[in-house]
This record gives sequence, C-alpha cells and structure tokens, in this order.
Amino acid sequence: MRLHNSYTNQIEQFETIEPNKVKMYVCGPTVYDNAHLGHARCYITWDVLYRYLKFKGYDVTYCRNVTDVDDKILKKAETEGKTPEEVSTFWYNKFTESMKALNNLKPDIEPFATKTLGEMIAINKDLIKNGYAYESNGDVYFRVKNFNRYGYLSKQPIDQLESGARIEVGDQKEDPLDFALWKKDEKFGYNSPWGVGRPGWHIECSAMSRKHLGKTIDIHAGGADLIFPHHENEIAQSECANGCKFVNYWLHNGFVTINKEKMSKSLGNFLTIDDMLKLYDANTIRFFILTNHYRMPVEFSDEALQAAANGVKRMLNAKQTKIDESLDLTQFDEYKEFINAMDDDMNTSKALAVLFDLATKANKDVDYAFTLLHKLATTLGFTFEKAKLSEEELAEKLSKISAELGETYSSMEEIIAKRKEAREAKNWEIADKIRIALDNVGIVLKDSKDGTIWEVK
RNA sequence: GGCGACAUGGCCAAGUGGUAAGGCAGAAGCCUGCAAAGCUUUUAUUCCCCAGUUCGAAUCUGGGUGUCGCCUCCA
Repeated sequence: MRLHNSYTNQIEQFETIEPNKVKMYVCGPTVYDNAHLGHARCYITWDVLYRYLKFKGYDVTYCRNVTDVDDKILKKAETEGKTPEEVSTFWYNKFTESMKALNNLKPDIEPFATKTLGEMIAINKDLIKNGYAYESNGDVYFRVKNFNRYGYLSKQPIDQLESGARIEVGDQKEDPLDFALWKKDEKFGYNSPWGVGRPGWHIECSAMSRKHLGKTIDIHAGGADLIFPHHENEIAQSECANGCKFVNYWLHNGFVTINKEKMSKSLGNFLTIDDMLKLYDANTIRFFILTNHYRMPVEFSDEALQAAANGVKRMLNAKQTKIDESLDLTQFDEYKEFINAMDDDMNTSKALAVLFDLATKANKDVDYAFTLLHKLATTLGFTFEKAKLSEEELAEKLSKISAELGETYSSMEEIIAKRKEAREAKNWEIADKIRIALDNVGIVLKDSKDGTIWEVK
C-alpha cells in the first residue's frame, strides 16, 4: 500500500515497524460540544483506513484519544454550573453515539487525557532533564530552539514563525516560539512536580500515544488543521523525550467547506452530525465523503448530498443474492481493481467506481457480483440494511392510507392483496389509487414476476 | 508577508507523459396495465490562460489568472 506522508510530502510505500502489525493513532475530539460534518469526514476517513488495513490482514491497533481537559470544557462547566467531568462525559457520550450512527468502528483504545497525566508528567520530566524544557513560575515550556527539526512537518521556516509568534500577557517564556507543556492552574489543576496545574494540549497526544502504542508508531492521522502547531509540537516533544523517531507516516485529511469556506466551530458555519442524520442516512454521508479523495477539500451542499443519496441508493440496492462465503474473491478482476485503487493512497472514488460496476453486474445476474460487492462495500463501512419502520411509524402510515382510501387496513400485506385483486380485475383506477396513497406516505411498491414488495423511499 | 494545495463536461469527481474512469442530472429505447426498480444507448477532438520540453502533455517546466487552507483554538 502507498500512502501520502505529510512529513516528506510524498507518496510512500507503507512498511510497518513490526511485521503485519500497525499501530495507528488518530487525534480525537475535545469533548465540549456537538460534532459536525467536518469531524464526520475526518473520522470516516480514518475509519475506512482502519477497516481497509484490517481487510488486508494487518493486526491493527487503533488508538483515538479523548481530550477531556481543556479551556473550553472548563468554560462550559462554569457557565452551566457543572463539573468539568460532567461536561466532558456528556459530550463524550454524544460523540460516541454520533460515531456509531455513522457506522464508524470503535477504536481499540480510547484513552482520556485526564487518565494519562502520569505519562505526561514523566515526559515533561525527561524533557527538562535533557534541556528541552524548563519550568517557569509553575508553568513548563518546551524550548523550541533546541530542536533543530522544528517546522519540518509544517514546512514553516523557523524565522518566519518567529516573526509571527506573539507573546501573550503573563507569558513566562524564554522565547516567543516556546509552547506550554504544563500550565499553572490552582483552580482546576492537578498535582505535579511544578505545582498544581494542567497539561498543555500537545503533550496529551504525545503521552497517550507513547503509553498505549509505544515510542515509535506507524501512523498518526488527523485533520490538516492540526499540522501546525499541534503535530509539529508533538514531534518535538516525543522525539526529544524518547530520543527516537515518533511517527513513520503522518496522514492528514482535507476539510469540509461550505460556501467555499472551511466548516469550523469558530466560523460558526457548521452542520452537526445529528442534524445531517435527520436529512441523510449514514451511507449517504459516507458516500459523499468517499467520492472525494481524502486529502482534497469537499464542498458541502444539499445538491451534493442529494446526488450522493441517489448514487449510494443505486449502489446498495443492487439485486441481492445469497452471500457465498466459500467463494475465492481474490480471483476476480474487480477485486484486484479495488485493491489497486485503495492501495494507491486510498483512492476511494476509484474504489467506488468498482462497486458501481459490481452493482450493475449483480443486477444482470452475474453470480459472484453481489457477494463481492457486499464484501468490498462493507470494507468501506457501508451497510446493506434497509431502512425499517418502527411499529408506531407503520401504524401511523397505515392509518393515513386508510383515511385516504376510505377503508381500514391493519397491515401492508392487506393493502397489497387488495391491489392485487384490483389488478387482476384490470381495475387500474383502484390499483393506481392504492399505489399513489402509499407513495404519499413515502412507501413505494415494486411489482415483479415474484409479486409485489414495498419499501420505504 | 511566509508556507502548502487546488483549477477536468450542466453538477460532483478519478486520471500526473500515450491519446478523457465513475456517479448525479438530462435524452432515447427495452421492460411494465401505468409506474418504480433494472437493463441498453447517449452527453468533453477536450482538461483555467500563455509560452516551452517531447514523436506525443490534462499530465513535465516557466509565467500568468482564479480559488482555498495553514501561519491563533480548530478534524
């Protein structure tokens, strides 16, 4: 497999540290608010990578952290009169629900920052001992000038960074570029060798990554907006503390834009995952994301989502046959094409083209097509489960239909039988009336030689 | 100002040296009592503009124009 490494800005052959094992870390959410479509893109992208690596036979350990110590959480706790734990627990649960609703697999490890403080303190101690960090009035700062590869990931010339850096009021830094590893905070802080305080954001990921995956890992992924300063700082901390390479492959996804602008919390132009899921299903959102290459920006619009909904419906509504588990899928050209596409830096749009080809073949009764389609689409995280109505929803629709037709029906089967009767008598007026009444409540009938079935639109 | 990307049909989008995948939308036909779904056919002599390299460029080089992102919390 070949992957684009942001560190070298090149597409490289993916080689694991240990044979057949992948240690993969993704920067997770700060849990203080609803997740939006931008987060969905990020976590769907890395979910697909996770699934695909497993599909290829790798033993993958996927670690995605939860940042539960942060200014925004504390602010929210204060304004809502809650404890920071209450706020972060609430939003972590919401986030978990959103991820599940999007059909993202749960990472193998989901560490919390507040449970990794010991590791953070240990790293800080090492950094201070090695001269890469210093304590200053209860704060601890990283000494950027001592790390000569600083700026390599983000391709930022250090003198440029220097001129742009600002010193905030109350800063205790030796140099404007230095960043906080630990911040004095007597109100919400934790005990440390430097007094009561809180960890800096960047050290959290260095610590959680090292604790759960080790000093050098295969993949570290996240949104492209984390490249600077977050990932740059992680590299500095981890490599200076551990004395070895931190990450072999840095992977970054592009943004979701809306009206040509990055969708983000600070601009306020975001659509939450919850709201999206009221309008479009998880398959549609996933398809919308995967039609674009993961590093390109993707522009949100209702038209684009509607197009995605239509497209994914065709793909997943392919004529289903029994899944043949004994079939050797690797023998088929479509399988090879899919692998080639995904191996090429996750070319999901090409992979989807293969799935469309298989859907058409399945509809034309090519025997292996549906089994292969099912396997490959599932690998990308699509589901073939049809939308089902709850008993209440069905009852509501039945009563509406009954009202419109002026008769009482207690099941869809009854209605279909009635229509069948009318059709056999060539009473097209009644047959059409029934079909239209169903259509009005979002139920579509499909006639075929084998009879009539109904589906939710 | 520094750094990094992107510009392909009505819309979305792959393709990075060998003569334009795929999806959506549109059109025609088949199927159907009519539909829906499906199947078939169909829609870019052309890839932002201008030079250059090459037998050959959407793909490489130089210049221009436009759009976006990072440089501050951000997926």
